[in-house]
Amino acid sequence: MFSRSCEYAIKALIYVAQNTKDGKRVSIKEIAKGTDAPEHFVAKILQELSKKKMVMSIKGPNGGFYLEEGGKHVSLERIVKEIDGDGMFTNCVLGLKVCSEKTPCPVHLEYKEVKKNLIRMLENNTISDFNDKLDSGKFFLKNE
Amino acid sequence: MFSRSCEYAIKALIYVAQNTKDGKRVSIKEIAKGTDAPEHFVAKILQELSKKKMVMSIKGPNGGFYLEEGGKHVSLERIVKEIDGDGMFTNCVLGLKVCSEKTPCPVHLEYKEVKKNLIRMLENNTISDFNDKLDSGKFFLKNE
DNA sequence: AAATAAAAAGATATTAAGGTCTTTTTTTTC
DNA sequence: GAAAAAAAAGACCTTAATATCTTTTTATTT
Repeated sequence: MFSRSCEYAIKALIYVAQNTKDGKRVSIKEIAKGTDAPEHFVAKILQELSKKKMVMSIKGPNGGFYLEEGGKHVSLERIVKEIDGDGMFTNCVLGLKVCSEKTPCPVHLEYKEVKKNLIRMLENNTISDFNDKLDSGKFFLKNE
Repeated sequence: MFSRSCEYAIKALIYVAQNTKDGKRVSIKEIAKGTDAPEHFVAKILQELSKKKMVMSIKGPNGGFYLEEGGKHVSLERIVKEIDGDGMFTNCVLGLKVCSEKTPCPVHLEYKEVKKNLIRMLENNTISDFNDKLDSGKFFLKNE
């Protein structure tokens, strides 16, 4: 569904949100460990997100990553679009260059509904939502 | 959503279905041209599908590909599973090794619904359905 | 000011997907 | 039986995604 990079991005943002509630910051090393992601790879991804202000970063000792107030309300949709682009939102499911309401491919109508659901899910779920879920103890970010 | 290979596979099967109604056969060359796919690449994919009897093939002059009677009723789901595997059907959307009803990741519940829709679409749409749609003149496989 | 800790940036390596080219096998037709 | 047409098989190439390693920049602490 999403690229590996995108999975890392989502997990990293969730991790940052979870672990900087008290105004602390977390380092790439921590994030990588906490999300089972390769350190330098996730560093690249955080750089990107940081350029787009989806996460804040401070260099130097005691530096690290944290979220701005609004940062927790970033939706899955924004993360996915940032990392994987909007192909999933706009492209024909068969990869056809020409596929629209006027000239639909044979899968178009059926896929439209699925896509609508998918997009709604991506738009309506934010880092903050996931935060709450994890806090409730009923949801997990486990990898083994 | 699907891999390039999978897109080619779906389009190829549709093309074969559309063009062998009168007991004819179509060659890889024709299929590749007709679906804007690279010839040798689509050949590989058809070989795979052929091994799984999802399409029939005959060598030699006047040979080519065609579908068995039941062949038209193959669903998108079978094609996707054959080419891309069942990752889309079974994997956690965040790529977590541990994610289930008992230990759900924070996206699990929301994604479950989307996935249910997606799978239903894949199961309920067959080559034959697409065939009918294309025949109706209201659907297209256009690439420019 | 020096040492240190952290992210940023850049260079390089690895893997998997996508794609091409060549040879082999099978079948048909003449 | 020779020539030709087609798929099958295999070798190889290219590109993009993934991953790692090294250097640089920035900020902090002592």
